[in-house]
Amino acid sequence: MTKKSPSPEAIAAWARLVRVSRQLVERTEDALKASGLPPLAWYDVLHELAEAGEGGLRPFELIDRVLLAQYSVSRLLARLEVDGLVEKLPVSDDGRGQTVRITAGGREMRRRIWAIYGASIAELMGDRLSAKELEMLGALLGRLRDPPVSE
Amino acid sequence: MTKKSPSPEAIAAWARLVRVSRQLVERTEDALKASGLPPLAWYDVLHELAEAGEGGLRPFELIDRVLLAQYSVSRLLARLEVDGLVEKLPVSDDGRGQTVRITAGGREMRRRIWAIYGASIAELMGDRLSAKELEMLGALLGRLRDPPVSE
DNA sequence: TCCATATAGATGCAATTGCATCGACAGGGA
DNA sequence: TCCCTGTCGATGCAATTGCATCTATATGGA
Repeated sequence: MTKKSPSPEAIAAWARLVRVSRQLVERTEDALKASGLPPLAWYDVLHELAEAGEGGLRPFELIDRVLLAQYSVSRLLARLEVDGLVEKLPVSDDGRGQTVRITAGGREMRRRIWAIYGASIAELMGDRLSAKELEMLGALLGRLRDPPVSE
Repeated sequence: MTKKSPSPEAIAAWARLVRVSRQLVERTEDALKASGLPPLAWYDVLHELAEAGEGGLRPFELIDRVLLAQYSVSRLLARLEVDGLVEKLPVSDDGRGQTVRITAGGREMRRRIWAIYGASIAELMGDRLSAKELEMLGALLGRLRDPPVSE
């Protein structure tokens, strides 16, 4: 079996993609740290839980949404619980599981993180590309999703 | 001071950027692991050293090129040296420093990693976007680089 | 019912990472 | 020459991550 070779354009785009994304995330994490706020992963989870509403989410549902390993989610939730940002409720029809729900404190924390996170996105993306360009970028990136989707 | 709010387009593009890049890197790392090869960071360093040629590079030069923390580079180089992939040479005009040079074994390892890495790029990017689209993507991402460049 | 297998989530332990700091040398000014 | 400050690279230690596995419960078939 012969291995495929990437085109120069593919290599260049890949390099930019990986590099730029790392830079942007790092700058945002630094901004959060500088404000004494927790990392982006906390926001992601709080965001999903806020979207989910009162019903909350099962940890395994969170896993596919936030793209983290099972043990990462398990430990992250434990930390969030210690800080009172989420609460774990036993679930009636499955003795193994639990439902995780965001608390008022969690919503407040989410807002505080977003103040920094949102500003970072605005500065790093919104200020540099027009709405049209951002849409184009989003569309191109969408084609790279895994697994491929038909849209 | 009022914090800026990102546009919906900026948020969507950001989310895709971060998510897609993580997925692609993860899939590539998995492919390397499955072949018993070291992580991408090893490739990056070997690549830079190969480009640098016989003269090698100082560790601090490597740092800006590969976008890693100083201590990460220090430890990564130590591992590469143990595996015989690079060699450290004292540098005459600066008693603090050293020059790092890739070895024959290092070049060979670089080739082996590229066989997987390149195939992964071809599959994940080349197969999904045309050359024109890849150029477009690269150009848009270039505008997000930090610090902003004039091109 | 009983057992085999599968799934949910937690966790012990080793490896890695991040932070802070260190030791060594460089460079410049008094 | 002697400090003082800055840079290079390494490293001790604590925190985090990854891997493997564990416990507990669920589910389906004999």
